[in-house]
Amino acid sequence: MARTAYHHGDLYQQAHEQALAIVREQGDSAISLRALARQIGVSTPALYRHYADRESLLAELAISGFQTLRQHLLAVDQQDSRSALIGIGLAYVAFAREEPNLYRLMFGGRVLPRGAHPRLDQAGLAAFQVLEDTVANGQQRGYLKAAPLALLTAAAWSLVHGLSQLTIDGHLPGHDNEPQLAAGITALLLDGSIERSNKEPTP
Amino acid sequence: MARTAYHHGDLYQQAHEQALAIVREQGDSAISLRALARQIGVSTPALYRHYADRESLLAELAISGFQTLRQHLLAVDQQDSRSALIGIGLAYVAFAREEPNLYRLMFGGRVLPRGAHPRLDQAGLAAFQVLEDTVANGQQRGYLKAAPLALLTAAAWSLVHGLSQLTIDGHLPGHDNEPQLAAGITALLLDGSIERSNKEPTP
DNA sequence: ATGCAATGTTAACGGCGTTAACTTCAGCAA
DNA sequence: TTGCTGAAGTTAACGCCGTTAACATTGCAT
Repeated sequence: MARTAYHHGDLYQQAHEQALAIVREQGDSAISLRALARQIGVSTPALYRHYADRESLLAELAISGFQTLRQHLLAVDQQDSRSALIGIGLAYVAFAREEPNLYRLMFGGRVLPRGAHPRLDQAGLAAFQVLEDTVANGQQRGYLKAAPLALLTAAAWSLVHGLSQLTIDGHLPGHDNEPQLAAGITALLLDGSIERSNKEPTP
Repeated sequence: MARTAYHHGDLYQQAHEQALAIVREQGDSAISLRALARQIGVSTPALYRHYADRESLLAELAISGFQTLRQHLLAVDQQDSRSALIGIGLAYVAFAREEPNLYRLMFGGRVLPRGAHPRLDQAGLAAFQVLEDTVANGQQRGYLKAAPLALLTAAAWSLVHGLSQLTIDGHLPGHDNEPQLAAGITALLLDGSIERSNKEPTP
């Protein structure tokens, strides 16, 4: 479709890009369809030709976020199991720190009830899958315990997700040397927190 | 102040209670000052005599939430270090599951930028303190490693917070037997995830 | 060339948070 | 007792917002 004065021709893309920029800079609550249309130079209802409503637009942005996160996780070196697991954790938290507003949109839960946007669920699952694959890999190599995969994966994901959330919301005081904290925490999950000179590991 | 037809006399309390009920049932995005005032039977600007704006009202609700969470955590039996730590984790996740909407308000980060409401920050810290005390206790009893307290505490909090968030947002498939999952994950953080017949614990 | 479907437009509805300006009333000082 | 004051309520209004209905333009396939 060519671009005339009337038919914009690239509205979906432009709306997506500019909305993404706003979310990244100011958070999803700053997204207003009227302001967005104004900024693009188009009437507000025109946006409804491409997005069912405000939430659907936000869902698309969240999908972008999950895809980016997945790429970051895929880039982690998988040679050594231990460094792969720690590396995934670091990459995960680093993404959240680089894109806090996008991360909040992706995991806010407030805006997007699960199940309402299947493609969003799928994108989240795809990112999660990278983590699960890494855990499964570590298990197959005999590095990780033979505990249920779902349990190990849930633990890993909970840890990095919780740390990300607490970090970007400023709940953890003195978060200056962040990567070190993330690495230390991940190591704790691997090695355990109990003092082994006093207690035996659970059988 | 007595209650006449004009002066309501109990508006602050009523607004707090009814708003809390709405948040618990429908989430904070369902809070509208106009609707709330209508429901109470008062004009909208009357609310502004007691709350600076919508966000301040939400902040008060979040404070309530943190206080409740703190009470739940304080009720955990502290006799045995291990069961105290696991118990705290279970209580934490249980609270999130019982009050998902309130929990999202407390930790959403979207609504309430840290530092804007000092009393809210303080309430969050007080809840966090219970967890930190439990960890410190476990350390003093020699049950936990002598790692930096901040590190151990951050790990514990990240884990339970992440699990809570993922659980209430439905990111973890097959979350039927939830307490079991939470207990298993907490145990993983205590005992470690690596297979010790193959690898030595990190020195 | 024509008709259709996609993609725009304007106009309007009802809701929202917030503020300004005014009113009522409880409690206290003279 | 009277009169004042300040807290706590009121109405009216501003400017946003998401969304829908009804209509206009246009590219493309027939």
